[in-house]
Amino acid sequence: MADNANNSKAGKELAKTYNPSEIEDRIYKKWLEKKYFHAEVDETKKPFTIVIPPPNITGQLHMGHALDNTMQDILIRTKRMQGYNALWQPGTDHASIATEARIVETLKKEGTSKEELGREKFLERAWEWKKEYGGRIVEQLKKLGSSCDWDRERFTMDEGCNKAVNKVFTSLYEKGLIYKGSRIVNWCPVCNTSISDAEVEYEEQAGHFWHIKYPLIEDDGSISKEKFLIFATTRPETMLGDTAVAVNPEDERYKDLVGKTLWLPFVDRKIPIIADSYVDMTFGTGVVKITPAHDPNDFEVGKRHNLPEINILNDDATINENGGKFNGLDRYEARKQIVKELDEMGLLVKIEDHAHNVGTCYRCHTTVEPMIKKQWFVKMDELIKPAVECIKNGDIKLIPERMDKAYYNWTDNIRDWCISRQLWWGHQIPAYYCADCGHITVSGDKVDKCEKCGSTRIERDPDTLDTWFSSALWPFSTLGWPEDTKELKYFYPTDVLVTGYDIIFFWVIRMIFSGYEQMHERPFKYVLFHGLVRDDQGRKMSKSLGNGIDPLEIIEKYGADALRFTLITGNAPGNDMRFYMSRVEASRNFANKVWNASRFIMMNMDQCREAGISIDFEAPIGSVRDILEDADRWILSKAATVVTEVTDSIEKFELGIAAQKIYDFIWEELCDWYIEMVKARLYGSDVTSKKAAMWTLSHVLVDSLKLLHPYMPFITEEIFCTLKEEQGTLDKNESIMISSWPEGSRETLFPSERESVELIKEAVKAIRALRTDMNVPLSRKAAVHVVSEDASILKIFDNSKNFFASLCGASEVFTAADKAGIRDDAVSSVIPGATIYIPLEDLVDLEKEKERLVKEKARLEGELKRVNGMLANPNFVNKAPAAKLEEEKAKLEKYTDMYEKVTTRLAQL
RNA sequence: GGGAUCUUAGCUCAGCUGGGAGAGCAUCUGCCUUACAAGCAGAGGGUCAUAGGUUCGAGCCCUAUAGGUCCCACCA
Repeated sequence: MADNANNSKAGKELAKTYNPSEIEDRIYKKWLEKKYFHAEVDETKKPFTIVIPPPNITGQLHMGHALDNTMQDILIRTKRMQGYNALWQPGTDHASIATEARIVETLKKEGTSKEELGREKFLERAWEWKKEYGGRIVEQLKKLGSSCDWDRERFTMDEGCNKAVNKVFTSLYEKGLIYKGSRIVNWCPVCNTSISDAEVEYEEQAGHFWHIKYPLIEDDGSISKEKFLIFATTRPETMLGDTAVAVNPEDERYKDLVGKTLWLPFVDRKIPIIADSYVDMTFGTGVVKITPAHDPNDFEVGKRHNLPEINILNDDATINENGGKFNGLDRYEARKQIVKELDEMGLLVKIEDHAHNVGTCYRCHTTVEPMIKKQWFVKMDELIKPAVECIKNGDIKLIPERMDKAYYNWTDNIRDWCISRQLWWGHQIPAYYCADCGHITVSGDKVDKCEKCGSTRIERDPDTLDTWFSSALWPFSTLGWPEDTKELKYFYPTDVLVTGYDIIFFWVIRMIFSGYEQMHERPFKYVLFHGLVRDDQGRKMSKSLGNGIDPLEIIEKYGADALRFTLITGNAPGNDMRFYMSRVEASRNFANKVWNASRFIMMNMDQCREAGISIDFEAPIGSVRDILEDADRWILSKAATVVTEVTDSIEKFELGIAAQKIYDFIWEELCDWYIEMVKARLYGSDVTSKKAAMWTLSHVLVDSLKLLHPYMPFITEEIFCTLKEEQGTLDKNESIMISSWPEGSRETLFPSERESVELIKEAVKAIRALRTDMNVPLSRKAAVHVVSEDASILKIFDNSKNFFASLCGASEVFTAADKAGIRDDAVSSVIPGATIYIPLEDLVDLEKEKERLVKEKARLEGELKRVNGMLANPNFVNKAPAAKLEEEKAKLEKYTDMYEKVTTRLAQL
C-alpha cells in the first residue's frame, strides 16, 4: 500500500501499481491551465470540428454519455495530434420538459404551483436552478477527460442561441414554412403539453376490445329495438365524441344503411352512417365509430365528410362538459362507467382481450391522448428534400451505413412537426396577437404594436418551442450564427457528429435540414452512431430498474482511462454493448501493464545514467541505425506497421479495432517479446548494444503512448511527462496531447529482420512447449542446439543467442549443420528450416517425446493434405491469383521439409 | 404489416474489400524468473443457427427456414 500511495515524479521510484485517482485531476487541471483544449481561428491550419450533443442540464453523467464523449474525445485528440486545429465545441441543453417538470415538482413540495407563482417568477426559479445544477454534468464530463474547448461553452437558451431561434422562426414563418393550425396533436396530460410525433413511444399493453352496438334510428325518428350496428373499440369513453359511424362503400352488408342515422347513448346524439374507403371491411364487423377530435385517422375522415369535431377531454384527461353525465370523471373511470352502463342498457355485445400498442409520452410514459389543438407546425415536405438528397448523394455519410434505411423510413413518412409546447421554460414563440384585428405579428424583436393596424392591444403567444427546435441549430448557432463570425466561416461545416441511434429522428435529421436551410450547407460530413450501453444481462440501464452503473464510481475506482478503454473495445459501430465489470478490470490491468513497462524502461534509463552512459533519445533513427540489432529493427518495424494500421482504423472510425491493435502491440509484441529479448543486453556490459536497446525502447514506448493517448489520456500523459523529464527534454515535450502523431515511416520498416525474429519466436515457443511437456521448470537451465543445413538460418540464431536465457531458460545456444555430438535422447522440435534439440540428461521421458512427435506428424500430415489438395485442383491452379499460388507452393515446401524431419526423428527413437 | 440486425469457444463479443477461425473473462497445468501475481509460460475448448446456391475456395456473397433483439407503421 505504501508503494501505491505516491505515483512518482521524475527521480523518485515509481509506484508498483498505477493509481489513477491522484493523477487524473492534477493532469486535467494542467491541461486546462495550459489551454490545450482551446482552439482559435488559424488560417494556416486545417480545422477539425465536433459539436457535442448537448447534455440536458437536468442530466447526470450516465454510461451513454461516457461512451458518446469518449468517442468524440478520441477523434478530437487524434486530430489535434495530427496537426489539425481541433475544436470540440461544448454546451448544454435547456431540456424544456424535463427541467420544467423538475421545477414544478419542487414547487409542489413547497406547497405552491407554477400558476400561483406566475410566469416571470417561475422563470427566475428555473434560471436559479440552472445556475446551481446546470453545470454539474459539465464537471462530470471533465472527470472523463473530455478535451472540450470550455472557453466556448454554450447553452441552448443563451443570448446567441435565442437570436438564432428567433431568426429561424421568423424566416420560416415568412416563407410560409411555419404555420399555426388546428390539428390533431399528441397531448400528454401529465406534462400538460402537446408533444411531437417523434416524442410518442408506443408500448404494447394488454387491453380489451369492447364490442358495442348503436341502435338505428327508424325513419319515423324512433330508436329501433332490433336494428343495430355492431363495432369494436379499445377506448369506449371516446364514444362521447363520436360524430359518425363509418363503413366501406363497397360493403354489401351495409350499403342500404349508408345515409341513415344511429342513436348515440349518453349524449343523445343522432350520428350519420357514412361510407369511407378508410374502413377495412375484412376487419371485425367492418364498422368503425368515428371520433374526429380524438383519433388521427378519424380526424381525416371527419375532414372528408365535414363532421363536427367534439372535444370531450380536459387537458388533464378528465371528461369535460361535452361528456354529459361523465363530466369531471377521469378518462379511465369514465371508461369503466360507460362500459357498465352500456351493459345495463343491453348495448354491450362482448368483451375480448386484446393486446395493442398504446402511445405514451417519451418523458413520463403516460398514455397520450390525441386531441385537436391550435398549435404551431413546421411544414416538412419541402424542407426535408435536401436532407434526403444529401444522404443519397453521399454529402453526409451515416456510419454504419445501414442507418440510411431507418433515416429514409422516417423522411419518407414525415409529417409536419408540431413545435409549440404549453410550457414556460424554453424559447417563447416570437408571435404576437392583435386583440383588435386579429393579425399575427412575428418578430425576433420586442413587438409593441400590431404591424397591421397599429393597435397596442397585443399579446405574445404564451407557448414555448420544442427543445429540439433550438438543438436543431446547434452546429451553427454555437459558432456564432446568425452573426457572420470568423468561427463560423472557419469551423463550419463540422466534421463528425457522434451520437446514439436513438435520437436520429429527434435531432440528427432536424440538424441536417436546418443546416441546409439556414447555412445552405451540410452541418457535418459524417454521423458516427453508437449503440446503447446495457447492463450485464443485456437490459437497458434505467432508474426504475436500478441497474444503472455510475460512470463516476467506475472512474473513482478504476480510473477514467480504464472506463474509456472498456467502452470503446469489443464492439462495432452502431451496436449495443453490455457492460461487464470484468472488462473494466481487464482495461485497468492493461493500464497497469503500460505503467509497469514504462517503469521498467525508466528504471533502466536511470541505471544507464548512473553508469555514465549518455543516450540521445531525441536522436533520429538515421543516427542510431548502424548500432541497431535484429530485435531492435524487428520491434521498430512492428511499431511502424501498427502506427499505420491504427491511423487507418481511426480514419475509418473503427475505434474499437484500433484500440485492440494498440493493446495487442503493447502487451504482446513490446512487453512479452521485445522487453524480454533485450533484458540480457540491458544487464550486460556491451555499452553500444545497451544504447541501441534503450533508444529503441524509448522510441517504441513513446510511439505506443501516443497511439494510446486518445484512448487513455491520463496515464499516457503522466508517463510521457515523467519520461521526458527523466530524459531532460520536458521543455520541448511538455505534454503528449500536443505532441505530434507518430508516422509509420518507411525507414523503420525492416522486412528481413522481421522474418528472422519471427523465426526466433517460433524457436522460443517450441522450446517452451518442450519444457512444459517434459516438466522442466524455467529455473532449470538447459543447453539448446539448433541444427540446420541452411547457414543463413544458423546465422540468425547466432545473432540472437543473447536472449534465449531470459525467454526460455537456455544456458547456452549451439548452432551446427548436423546433429553430431548431441545426445541421442535429447528432446527435439522441428520448426521451419531447423530442428531444435535439448539434451536433458536424466530427465527424458521417451514415451512422452514420441507421443509429441506423433501428434506433430499428424498435424503436418493434415497441412500437407490440405495444401496438396489445393495444388492438385486444376481449377485452383488456373484461377487463383498468382500470389496465392506461390504462397501455397512455399507452404508445401516448408511442410514437406518439416514432415521429413519429424519422421526421421521418430525413426531414430 | 414494413424494415434493420443478430445467431461464431462455457459467458460476452470482434472478425475491414471471400484465401488456413480470434480477444477478454472463465477452465486446466506449471511458475513469487530483479517491470508487472492487476503478472509469466503452457494447454483444452468452435460441422461460425439450419438447408440450399454462387465460387477453384464461403463465418464473410445470394435465397429460403427457425429463433432472438430493435425501429417504423398502428385494423377501429
